[in-house]
Amino acid sequence: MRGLNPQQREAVLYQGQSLLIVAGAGSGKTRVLTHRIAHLIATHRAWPSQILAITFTNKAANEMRERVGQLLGGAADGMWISTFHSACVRILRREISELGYNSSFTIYDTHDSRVLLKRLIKERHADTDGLTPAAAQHRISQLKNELRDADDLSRDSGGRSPLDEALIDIYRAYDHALLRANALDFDDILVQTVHLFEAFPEVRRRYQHKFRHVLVDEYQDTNKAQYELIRLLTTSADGTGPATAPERAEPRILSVDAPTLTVVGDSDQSIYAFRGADMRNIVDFEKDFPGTHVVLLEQNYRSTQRILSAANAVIGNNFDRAEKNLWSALGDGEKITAYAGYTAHDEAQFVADRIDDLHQDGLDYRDVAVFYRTNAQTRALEEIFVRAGIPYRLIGGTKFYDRAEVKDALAYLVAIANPVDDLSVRRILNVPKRGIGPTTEQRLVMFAEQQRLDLPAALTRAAEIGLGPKVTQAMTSLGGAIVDARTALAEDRLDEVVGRFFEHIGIIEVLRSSLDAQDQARAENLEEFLSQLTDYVDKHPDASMVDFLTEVQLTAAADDLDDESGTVSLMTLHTAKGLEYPAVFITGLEEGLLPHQMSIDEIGGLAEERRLFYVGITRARRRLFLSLAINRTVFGQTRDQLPSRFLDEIPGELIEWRQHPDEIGANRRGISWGGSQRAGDDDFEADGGWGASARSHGSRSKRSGAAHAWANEIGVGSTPKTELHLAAGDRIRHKSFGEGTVEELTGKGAKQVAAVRFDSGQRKKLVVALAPIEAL
DNA sequence: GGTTTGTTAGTTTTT
DNA sequence: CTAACAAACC
Repeated sequence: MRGLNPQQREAVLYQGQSLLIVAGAGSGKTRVLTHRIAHLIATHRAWPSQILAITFTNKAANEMRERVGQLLGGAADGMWISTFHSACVRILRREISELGYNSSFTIYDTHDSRVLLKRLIKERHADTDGLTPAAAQHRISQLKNELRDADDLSRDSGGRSPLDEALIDIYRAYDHALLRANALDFDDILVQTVHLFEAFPEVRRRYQHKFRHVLVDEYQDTNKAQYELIRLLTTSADGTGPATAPERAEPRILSVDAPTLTVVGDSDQSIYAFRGADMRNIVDFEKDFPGTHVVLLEQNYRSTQRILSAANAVIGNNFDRAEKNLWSALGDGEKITAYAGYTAHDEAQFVADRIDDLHQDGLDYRDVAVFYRTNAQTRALEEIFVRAGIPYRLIGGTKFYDRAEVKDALAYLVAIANPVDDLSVRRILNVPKRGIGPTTEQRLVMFAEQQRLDLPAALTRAAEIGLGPKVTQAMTSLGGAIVDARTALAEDRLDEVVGRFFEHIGIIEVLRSSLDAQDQARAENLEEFLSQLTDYVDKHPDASMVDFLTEVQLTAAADDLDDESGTVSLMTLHTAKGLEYPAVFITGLEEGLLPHQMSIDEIGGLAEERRLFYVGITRARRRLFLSLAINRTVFGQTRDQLPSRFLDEIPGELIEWRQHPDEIGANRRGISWGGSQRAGDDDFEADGGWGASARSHGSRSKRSGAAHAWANEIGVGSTPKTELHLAAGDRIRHKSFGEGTVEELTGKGAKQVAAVRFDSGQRKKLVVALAPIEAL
């Protein structure tokens, strides 16, 4: 209990049935949770295996496990500390046969499920109704998060448009296809677990009996399905707990035997409404679980007072929220530094310069983070950071496992582990190219249906389809390889089987011998994939192929954050949740970006954007930097940007402007700068008319002033070299690659690209106008 | 069936 | 601007 304040101590010690910890940003909630778990175990109120703790990311889960382990001196094994999704998959792998799936089910990510939907829509010609795959996916995901399936929808009476009908149809077909493929999408992982507990009370009772204490972090970002899951786990299954969900207003009586429930959250940090998160879960918690004890944590141990004051001022503009004031004992700290740049590159240069300063003053690169609203904003930052020599890492964005070639590799593993997953098998039919086009694929699928075979089995009998000898041979061989690999899994190490398998089908070899420079990188990615697999098997000798796939598919962007790397971290504001850094940059503080254009017309959208900004601000411990660009290239063309309305919400005396938007002729929204606060009424702000109507001529004159900034951009300012006229067969010398022969020339003028085979054996594609090459 | 070229549509945030 | 798609060509 040492080092805990009275409120924290109270939260750790409370012994009743349900506890709500309202924890402001930086108030030590992780500390409280870990101590509470450790205390439960240390006082023999629970065995480690009786603890279920839900966190938002796998990384948070690992951290928590480690910290509890430290407190207890290592007796933490057997605790379930994981995300909702991981915990549910773990349960489903054991129990899902009750629901008609097989325990080696595969998990579809958003991309997979979109491909499936696209196919279904096409087959049904539902696109004529104006149903796009993306829209259908979004709607279905929303519905699943609300625990509504296609049958529920069709039971609804009342007028339905043709579009609604089409959606119901597609939704039903989609779920059916998933079941047939023995696959679950992200939402199903939660939904099917809820189904399991509802339909099989004895299973539910078993897990209730197992978990005596349930703890949920980031409770403000739970959705309906997650809420229902918690309810099913923590309220009595016998008698009072009906199989169907009662109306949410109905009070829930916790029987003495029910597990205890602890939730931690902060409604000001709810930023996942777009994913179905429902703040009512935390707001109504006391109603839902009567007798709840509430603890408020308001002292912030993370940030300086100036940073907190800014955060408080911003979030204070959200009406309809519980008053809460964070305070800090860490002193005022320094002012917030702000900068308005001419362009995104200018802005990035400011960020780079300040990081340089900080580094000079002894701050480690790893202690710096740069946040942005959209992933598209990374480009300028990356370009400038490379030039400035600042080591950085992108957290999130396109993940390693999202790359096409890696997804191919994964699809192969799925084909081996779960052969009924048509989507995955079809993905790899012709990778690498083996002459199986759409027509052949169709014939194969029909053959498989007739013979009631899964696709790999059908491949082994391709001779019966009556295709040409070449294709038939290729198909039989592929099918045989998949079946053999499955058999080999029983005997040999997973990574060895996969390694041999890849060698056999030549997937890496084909890329290696390709002329396309990108293919070399792809081959390297596949080799990296194999070495990650080997690492995994070394770490988990008993793990199956399915275990590996699960881990890969549930691993989020924020999970592979490695604090030891000594680099600046770049990430979206969403990814930043739950993290903290001594120095934080929030970039792109412009109307249309933060708040994002898409959110401005949405109900509650502006309030959520404000919370997102609030989350960003409160990640900072000592230094906070805010920046924007008054000219930003979006959509391929340059646009004038207005400073974000959120900047107005920070009291002027907290900010020191290095370059004020007014100095460089930024457009204004027709209100005074840094002056009196506007009433933070969403409806009032949401008219958004200022942006368009106040668009003035101010920006034109600044073009000349911007010239300096432009010179900062990559490429501009470097002297164009004399034009090179090359032809295939010409010999050239490259500054770093040495001498080589031009093999091929494509494009013309400034965009001409030469494919060069260097004497070292390397092949490269080079932009003739830019590459440091000379003719020999 | 494979490859290249041209066209078009779409870009918020993510377990 | 890019990625995904379709059409035209080999």
